[in-house]
Amino acid sequence: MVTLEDVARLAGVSRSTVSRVINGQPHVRAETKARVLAAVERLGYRPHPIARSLATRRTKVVSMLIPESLTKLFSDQFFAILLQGAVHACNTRGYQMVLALFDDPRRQEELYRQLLQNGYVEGAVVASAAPDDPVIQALREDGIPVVAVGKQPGLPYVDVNNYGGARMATEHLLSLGYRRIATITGPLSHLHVQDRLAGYRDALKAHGIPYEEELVVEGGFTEVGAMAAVAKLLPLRPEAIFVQSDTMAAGVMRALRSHGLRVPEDVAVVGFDDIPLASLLDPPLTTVRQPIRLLGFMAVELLVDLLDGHNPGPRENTVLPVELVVRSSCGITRKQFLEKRSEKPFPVKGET
Amino acid sequence: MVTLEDVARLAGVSRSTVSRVINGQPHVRAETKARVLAAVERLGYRPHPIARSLATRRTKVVSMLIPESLTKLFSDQFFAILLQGAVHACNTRGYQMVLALFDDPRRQEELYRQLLQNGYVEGAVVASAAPDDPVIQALREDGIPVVAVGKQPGLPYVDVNNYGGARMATEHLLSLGYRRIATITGPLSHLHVQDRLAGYRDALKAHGIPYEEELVVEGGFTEVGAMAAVAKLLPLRPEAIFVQSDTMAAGVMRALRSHGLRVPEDVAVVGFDDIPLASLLDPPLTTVRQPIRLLGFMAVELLVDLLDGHNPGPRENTVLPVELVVRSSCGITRKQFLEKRSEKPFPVKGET
DNA sequence: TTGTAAGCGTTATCAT
DNA sequence: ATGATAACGCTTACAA
Repeated sequence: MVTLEDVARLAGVSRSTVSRVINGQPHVRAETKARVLAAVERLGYRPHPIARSLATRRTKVVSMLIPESLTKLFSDQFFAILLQGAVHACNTRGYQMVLALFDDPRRQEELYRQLLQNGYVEGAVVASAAPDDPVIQALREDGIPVVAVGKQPGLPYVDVNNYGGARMATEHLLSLGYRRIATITGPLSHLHVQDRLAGYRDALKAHGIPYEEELVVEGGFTEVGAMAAVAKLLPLRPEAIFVQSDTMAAGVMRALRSHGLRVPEDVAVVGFDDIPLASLLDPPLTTVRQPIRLLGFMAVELLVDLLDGHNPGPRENTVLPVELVVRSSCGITRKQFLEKRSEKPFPVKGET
Repeated sequence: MVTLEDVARLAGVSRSTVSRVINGQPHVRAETKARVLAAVERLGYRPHPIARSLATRRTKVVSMLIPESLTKLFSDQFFAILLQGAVHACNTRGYQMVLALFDDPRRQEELYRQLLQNGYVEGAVVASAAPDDPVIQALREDGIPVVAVGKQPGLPYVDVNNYGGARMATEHLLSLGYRRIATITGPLSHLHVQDRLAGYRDALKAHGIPYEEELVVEGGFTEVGAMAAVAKLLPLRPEAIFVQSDTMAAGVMRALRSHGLRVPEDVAVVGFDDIPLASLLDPPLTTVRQPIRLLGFMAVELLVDLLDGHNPGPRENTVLPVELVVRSSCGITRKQFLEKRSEKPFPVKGET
């Protein structure tokens, strides 16, 4: 391994000087600088990050935390895309991303300490966790720099307009004439689940439709959970279902099919996320598109700003807009939607 | 921050002694050990990994490398599941996993050096790359400890029986009476693509069916690539298509549908992977199941063994078995398959 | 069994 | 503008 020392010797200067040119500090004569650079080049010198870290207490490593409760959802494309955005931001900012899955409930604590206390990791972005998740608690207590994906009280976060998206989805269904609209939610402990539920509820209310508790069922964000939810819902004869994630919507469509029901003729379905899966379903899924990649990207941008001491600004929370993508699972094709919209514009509200 | 020094002082011993008990070395009196442990406990001491790394030249971090050519495929559930297995292995072995996506073609080189030369990363597992991928080249040249997912000449690897799987899939189709069987492949530069193609070809040959070049089309492992492939294939009137990945199979089914063709009545489809998506398609996809999670798990197990100096054994390559999962896109339901099989057992060969 | 001391490769402070 | 020198927190001969 070639060290600062080696370079210094070859360039005929001291270690400190080499360090200065490496770090682009001022106050070094152009000629010396050139000599040092030549030596660096000649020797193929590369700084040793570990040594540097020991001296500076910086590592340029952040982590994406997936709480235990979400680990089983990890094959949902949502996370892959989120990760892609996050890693992309790391790439542009010169950081490395360690992926932490708390997959063993018994080792939560241990894995947490290993990673974050005294670890390589300078800060973390934690993916859509419930506020009472132990990881969130620990993070908040330890005061570790962290930004959440999804609203998180007491933490800086980036989120999407869940309320508006759910409301748009539901109002779209209403505009198509459906009246008996059920919804399948994620775990209610999650704030974004509550927001989406509120959007659904308010849309109904705005149209003078009573809110029926039996029409909202928890699907746990999984395909099988959603299938079970459908089983509960079916006796209630819903005309349409607003499902809080595309993965669950896929489960819903499968369950409906197995009950001999057609989508959208017998039951219309609208999802949430717009992951690639959505357009592959049959019929293609109408859904609320979130900018997932951007969510991941902005989360680490924000985190890195925090770590690098930029952006000490007050407003650290971002809410990204969502958009309704009309395909055919709702009973109207995209083209029809556009036509309908132009002749008799339907107010798609939602606080963007 | 509480350091070794602090603990030493409190316990009334030297730094070295504390270090010894921390690292569980022998030759330390039980009584001293207890005293040190007490001090550690009292002070809440935790070793500083960076400092330790500088001294030992070990970091306990490995990386999962996704070559640039695959980054756009990253939302394929295959990778999420692979990652899950890999991270799980890291968790059990006390390693951290940094996820590296070479998403910017122009910065390939730079990102590579940043990560691997002098970096935190001790070793890497590289996901199904083509042998001529620059990353593979660099890795091999630099002699960095690495294990590949998917056969990789000159590198230790873990792989699945691609040949056998493809052969099983094709023979299954043959056994159902299809004769004109097309195939949609991934990029032919990938070894596992070639293996799967060979399995397809040999199955045909074994049944005396001539191999027609026009019936094999490259789909690039993407949904849209596969849709384009279908467009090319359709004029040739295939009765069935063996598709080299489930994601592509989803694209195939979508394309078929848009051409007014039914699956399996008009064209039968078999996929490869058995990601969760497969069972969500309509009709549910018959496919070749690979143990994806295990693949990821074993890859890092192998890597960590390498790094920790265990397992200096000779045979470092593992080939995992695959299995045909019969659903209904092939034109036969699971139940029918089992019945058929018991009355007139069809030899599902493939070198396991 | 325990302690002393020399690294590991940088950065940072303070002279000069 | 440059150079000594002391950290950074730990491991590891080597000595005692």
